[in-house]
Amino acid sequence: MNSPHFSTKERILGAAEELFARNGFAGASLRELTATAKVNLAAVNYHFGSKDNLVNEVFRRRLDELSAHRLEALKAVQSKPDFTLEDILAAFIHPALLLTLDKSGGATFVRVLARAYAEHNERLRKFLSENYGHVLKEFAAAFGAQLPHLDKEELYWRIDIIAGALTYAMADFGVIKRRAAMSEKIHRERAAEHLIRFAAAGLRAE
Amino acid sequence: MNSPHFSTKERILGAAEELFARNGFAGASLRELTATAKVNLAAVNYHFGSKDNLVNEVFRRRLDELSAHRLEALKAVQSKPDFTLEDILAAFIHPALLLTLDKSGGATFVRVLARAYAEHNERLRKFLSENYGHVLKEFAAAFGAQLPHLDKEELYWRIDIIAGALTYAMADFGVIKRRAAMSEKIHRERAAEHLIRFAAAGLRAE
DNA sequence: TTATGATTCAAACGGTCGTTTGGTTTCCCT
DNA sequence: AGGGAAACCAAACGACCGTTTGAATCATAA
Repeated sequence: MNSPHFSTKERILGAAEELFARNGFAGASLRELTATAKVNLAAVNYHFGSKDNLVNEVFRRRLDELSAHRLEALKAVQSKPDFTLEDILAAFIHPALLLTLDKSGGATFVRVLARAYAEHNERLRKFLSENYGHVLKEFAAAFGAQLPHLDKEELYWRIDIIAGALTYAMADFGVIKRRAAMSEKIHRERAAEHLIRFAAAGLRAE
Repeated sequence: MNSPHFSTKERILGAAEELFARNGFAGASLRELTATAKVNLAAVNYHFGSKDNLVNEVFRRRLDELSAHRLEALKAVQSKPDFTLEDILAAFIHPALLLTLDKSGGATFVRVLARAYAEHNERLRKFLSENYGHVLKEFAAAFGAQLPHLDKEELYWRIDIIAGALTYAMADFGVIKRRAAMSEKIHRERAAEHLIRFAAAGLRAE
């Protein structure tokens, strides 16, 4: 991650992802971060302006791609003659699953995402809402068309819960460590399947 | 919460619960905390020794009762002639549901619990494991008896995921705010029902 | 009333934080 | 080769952190 053939900005982003996942945003100091990335302390402020903005860029690097994949998958689903609620959910969940299986830090980033959910950071939430809120909106519209009995507010709330549960489930938050690295992919896929069934039932409720 | 008829220790614990839920453990400073509790800055170190120990006591105040309720419920289930996996899950989940419906800060505390999961704090995990690990062990034994095909490690891992999902689901982590306070109880009960079904399927898998 | 221990208080301590500065080095283009 | 922008660096700044101190205040029992 900190190999010399990566640029300073890339090394900082990589180290930030690791340390934010491990220690949280407030808990990761720029001194430890820059030491991990093998760059000068001032490099973060030079290249990113501030620590807050570095946090933003850590998200942008991954979420641009994730959002695009989700919207593509949704479009593909909607082009089919008949599609189910489960199909829409899969369009939302599978790209996240793919991200966790990414070789270079995808799983780490999902843990950072889970942090963001837990931290309730107003500034960060605003950034995510402004930059990726439209994805949530598209999916809300798709879900809403399948679930006419739900009003808009109720629908948004449930989608939000699902996004949170997904993030948490993918983030490996827990006390016990898993044993064989081999079956990790299968575990995650199973989790995604369960999640889709669970979320579909939750959305259809009432 | 900070009314003068509460003792200094109780006012500190109340303010700590609120601020830990809102800002995290590292994010809540003793200066803001003691100002909220309307006590002197030094009062935390005088009454609790350190900030770390204050964190412990915030958990102890709620978890002693929650753990007792869970073990009682488990015992009641096991005394029945025939009981299902869902019954055991209900013994684990319903006491947590009751806690969130508690009038004086129960819902706030569950958000603190969710923080603990997200923060991966080693010191705190050790404290929780040492003081409340036996509850998890009891439930693991009960689940294990129903699921002989799972080895111990796999079983612990799944229980851990369930505990995390429960905490997260109960903690109202999400972007969208819920509308009417009236239906909050019903929402939580629904969530608990879904969670039980979801977790039962997850445990039985493979 | 007075002595004693518990509690509260303002103030300060040492340390770490994010950020800024100003000088040095590196890189690239003419 | 030379000049100017970009990148890097050590050092320091002010702010805030958890904790400690020692004196002031309160409560209580002799």
